[in-house]
Amino acid sequence: MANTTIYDVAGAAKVSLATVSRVMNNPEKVNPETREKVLRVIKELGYHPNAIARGLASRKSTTVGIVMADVSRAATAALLGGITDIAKKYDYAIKLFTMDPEDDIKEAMRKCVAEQVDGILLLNDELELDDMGMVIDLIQDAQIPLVLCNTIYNEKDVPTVAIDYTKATYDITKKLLAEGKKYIYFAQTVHKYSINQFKAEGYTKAMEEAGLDPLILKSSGDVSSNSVQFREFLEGGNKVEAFISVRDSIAVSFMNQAIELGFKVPEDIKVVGLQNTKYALLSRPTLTCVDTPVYDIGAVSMRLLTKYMTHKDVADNKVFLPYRIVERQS
Amino acid sequence: MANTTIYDVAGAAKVSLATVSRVMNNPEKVNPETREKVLRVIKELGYHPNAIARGLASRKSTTVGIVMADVSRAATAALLGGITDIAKKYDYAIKLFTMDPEDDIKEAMRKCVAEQVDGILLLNDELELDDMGMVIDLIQDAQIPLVLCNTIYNEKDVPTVAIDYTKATYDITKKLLAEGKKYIYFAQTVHKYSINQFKAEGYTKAMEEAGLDPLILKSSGDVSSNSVQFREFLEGGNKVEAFISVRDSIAVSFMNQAIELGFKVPEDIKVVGLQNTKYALLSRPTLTCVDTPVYDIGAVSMRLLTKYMTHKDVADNKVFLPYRIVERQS
DNA sequence: CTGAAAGCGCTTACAG
DNA sequence: CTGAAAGCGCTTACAG
Repeated sequence: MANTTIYDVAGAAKVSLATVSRVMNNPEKVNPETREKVLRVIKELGYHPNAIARGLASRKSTTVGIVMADVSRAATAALLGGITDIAKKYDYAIKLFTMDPEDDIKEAMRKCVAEQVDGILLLNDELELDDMGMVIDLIQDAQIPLVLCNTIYNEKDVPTVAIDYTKATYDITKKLLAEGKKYIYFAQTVHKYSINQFKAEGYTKAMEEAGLDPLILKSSGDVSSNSVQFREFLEGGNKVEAFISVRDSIAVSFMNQAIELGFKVPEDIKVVGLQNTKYALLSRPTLTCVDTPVYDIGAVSMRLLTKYMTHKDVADNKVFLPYRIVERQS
Repeated sequence: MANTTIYDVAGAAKVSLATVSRVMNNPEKVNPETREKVLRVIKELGYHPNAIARGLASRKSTTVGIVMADVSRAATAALLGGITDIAKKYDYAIKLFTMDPEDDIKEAMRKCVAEQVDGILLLNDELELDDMGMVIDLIQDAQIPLVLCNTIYNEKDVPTVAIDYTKATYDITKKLLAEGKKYIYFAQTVHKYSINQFKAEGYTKAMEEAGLDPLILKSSGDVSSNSVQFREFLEGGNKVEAFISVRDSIAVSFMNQAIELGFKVPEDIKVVGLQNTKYALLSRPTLTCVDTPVYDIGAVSMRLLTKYMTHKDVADNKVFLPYRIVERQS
């Protein structure tokens, strides 16, 4: 059954293999009667065209490559949800390429290109700016349509779907400043995701406009290590009036430590997350967030990519989805 | 560059394409000098074999298919982490197939088979028992190696990597019973993941052995709806001494509601999660859990699959990884 | 509307 | 150790 080929179908339907192929790819070019006959045989034999052979002959694999640093992060998983839903709708298969920073990035990308994907979605990078440029060059040299998904790179003109993270973070920082807060801390991760750099920029801009020094903390995404860091930080007598974090889970971890040390949230310290994940709903107090529609970013980027792959006109190669602030208890 | 072919390499190295192919696949069969020459040219031209063509000619795609219900769930993402790490090590590419329950499952699987993967990992199903059997039959008919990853199906003898969830849940229930609890509730999700069914079985068995009626709650994974459900449940005056949930996030949501209604955790109600995710560390009180090593399940299942794909002997086709109970504050 | 034939870029017996 | 040739299962001009 797995090895029913187009020849078997052609034989059983008493037509040539070219006709069978046409029934599948250009049905309108086939006489309705023969078409029906062929379709019947296809169903009877349970025939499904070998995607590999089709890929080789047509030089299209109807497969997109997803290049990313780490699958297991919640934000990545949500992106993938949006991506896979749309990919399925357009009948594209998905190939996953993970890329740790220690890998030879160039080799990894070449491998991805060798897999003959029709398009690439680059997401959630952990790359240095230079490496990022190189990766983009490599893909563009190979003439493969590329969309940056929840990833921002301004040095080149690359199709992008994301949030205007700079503005979003600028807005929320402004808001806190307007409430009279001055000691507003900003927690970054150690890894340099491009989008987090832009969040930091927005924060920094708002602080500087207010004549304040930016107060940036680098912290791990690992709860057991960042909780120690935050406890020491708070016990160290640093004055803190507000805390913004690139990740919700880090914000929640900070909030937990603050509360255990006797601070009141939000009275003493306001806490804000920049994602709006499930963590924000399950923490106590619940977490105020800038909501970033990650699923949508995935879905829209995949849809944009299909347009490039099918050579459709694209009105705008950069899409910045709207975001909103969700006020909760923190 | 993307279109350097084996012919270009052969031409530049002044050998036949067969020799180039051998250099890549059976280097020991090639004279060291010619081998070096060819390798040099390969590097110079930046040649990477077209994976599609190779797949067609060799009838091996060095690709594995991951079939699952939902990418975006945290548990799935963690599994994928383990899977991709090992896949990379063995040089397998990964193709993703998501399958919602509304889809025509048979068609979806046929598509997956048509993609010519060398092996399939079936994970985190949401299938009815019958559909599950059909999917397994389909894959086995197509002679494709299959491993169930964090999924259990006892009706057939299929290679499996998971936890003995029945025993794990039995153990934790026993423990609560030994502490004198009688009104031990068990929260299931609405979707029927096979592993959750086994968790329920373990719980039920322990309760029945103690001469108690099992108290099973079906709840949504969505925080805003399950929190309403739990609040009504608790306000309804139901006596609850302990609460076990298949998912940590559901346990945390229940705990939040209980605390807000004035119950003391763990004094009045003990709460236990059956995953040990980040939620368990970030909740207050922190959540006592049965720890299930999801990353490892992914990694081990992928490794097992490589053995089947390369026709290696497999000592045991079912692997049940150890679990442990992590006592925390709840 | 349909078929015969070339070709996609590789691998793999088969000779030599 | 190396090359010529067939073949993997399709698609796609090209004739008719």
